[in-house]
Amino acid sequence: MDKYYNQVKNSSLFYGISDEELRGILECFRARVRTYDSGEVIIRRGERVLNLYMVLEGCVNIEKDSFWGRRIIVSRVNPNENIALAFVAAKNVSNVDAVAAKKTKLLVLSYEKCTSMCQNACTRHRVLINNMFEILSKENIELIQKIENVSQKSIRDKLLTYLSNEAQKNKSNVFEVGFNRQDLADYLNIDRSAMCFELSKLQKEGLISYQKNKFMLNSRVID
Amino acid sequence: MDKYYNQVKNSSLFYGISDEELRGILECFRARVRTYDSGEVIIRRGERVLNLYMVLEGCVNIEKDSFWGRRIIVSRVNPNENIALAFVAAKNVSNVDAVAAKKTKLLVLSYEKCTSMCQNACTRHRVLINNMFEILSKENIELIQKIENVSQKSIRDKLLTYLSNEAQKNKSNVFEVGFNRQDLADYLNIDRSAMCFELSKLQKEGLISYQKNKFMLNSRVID
DNA sequence: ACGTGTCTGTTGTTTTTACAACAAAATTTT
DNA sequence: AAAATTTTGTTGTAAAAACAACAGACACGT
Repeated sequence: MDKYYNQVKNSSLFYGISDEELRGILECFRARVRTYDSGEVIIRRGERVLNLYMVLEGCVNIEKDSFWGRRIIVSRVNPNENIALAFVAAKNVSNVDAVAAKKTKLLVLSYEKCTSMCQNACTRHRVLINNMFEILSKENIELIQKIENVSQKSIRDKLLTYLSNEAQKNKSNVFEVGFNRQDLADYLNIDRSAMCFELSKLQKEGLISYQKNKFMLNSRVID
Repeated sequence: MDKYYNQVKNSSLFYGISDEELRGILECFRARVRTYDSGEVIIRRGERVLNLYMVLEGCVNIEKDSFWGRRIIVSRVNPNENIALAFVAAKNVSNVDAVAAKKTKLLVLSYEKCTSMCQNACTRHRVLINNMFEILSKENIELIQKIENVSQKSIRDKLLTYLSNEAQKNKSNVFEVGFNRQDLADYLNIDRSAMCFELSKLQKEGLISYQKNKFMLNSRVID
């Protein structure tokens, strides 16, 4: 636990909270670290979400299985980010599954238990709300971004939009993609083999180059 | 303005706020009503969003134009709902255009001006934050829902998923769709004519029936 | 009621995508 | 290091969607 203290302290969720406050919060919310194996389900669709989760190591896919068995990856949650905050905030049943994409460590806080005891009014609670507010609004904007990605009409346009956005996030035209090919295809809602084909076409045309998960965008894509 | 007072008072944004508080807020935030013609742009991509907006009458499309000129409708904002709250909350530049889908009246509040004057600390401001927090988390969940809609693999599945969700929202298998055909197609990211074709196929097969914008889902769809 | 413009539905053709099957490369296990 | 498993890339074919072009229905203003 102490191993992750600084990481936790510097995360968006606990931004601007003093050491003493933070220690109080971690105790009040019964903070603990839990490890999940790759593929293990953290939150299942239909469940109430009672905990706040923050990724310490590894990463988590937010998924939906369509009625016909096809998997949709709604989003990918990386270290220092939170899982299913919206469902906690809205006191809502989860609409999605959260699944560890590899071996993953999470910080878990018993949000509901603590906030119901102090009738939603203690100062610790209020500080968190402010930060959650910020995070939610940013998540909102990210979801809109993702909608733009998957709304492109062709595989080519989806890839170029996605890759441009990643380059922008990384502030560099060379960057690593966190997804493997199948997961990326499920994220962009396209067929994996068709995606691979289009990727190598883009490479042959000189628009991009890549080795494994390391991608490079050539200038004409970025302009 | 007074004409809309009750509507405003009962909206999510002002939920649980007393009459005296509300009158204070409306004054402090320089509330005013503004009318937009169909097609008029309310917020333009790239602009800072400085106001809170609530739809009083009409409705608003949240749109993106793809680089290649194709229009994407990210979401539709109906009466009593708010526009681009996430961008206000995140103090961010807008990522989208907001466009009146028909003649529309909006309540406009100068959010930035008021909150900067009172250094983000007055009580009126804090009450609003709490409500905005609730609204943002629900919007988040809605966006995830929308991602599920557009992530279906076929036009048929997109339509069935969308229509089932609408039926659920309306708590009835008979309901009106707010979109016209072109807008619905832009919302689901499909070609309008192909969508019309699939709709009439679904009707011939007896899964749905419709006249103009009034739809009915037959029981086998809902099961 | 009439013309004008917009919206909706239909059809045929072209383009794109999904799917299946497999080869090559990389990673993990033994 | 060899074997086994997983991941990635390639190709051909079948299915689906986009596109274009048009006809009919509807809405609006005069």
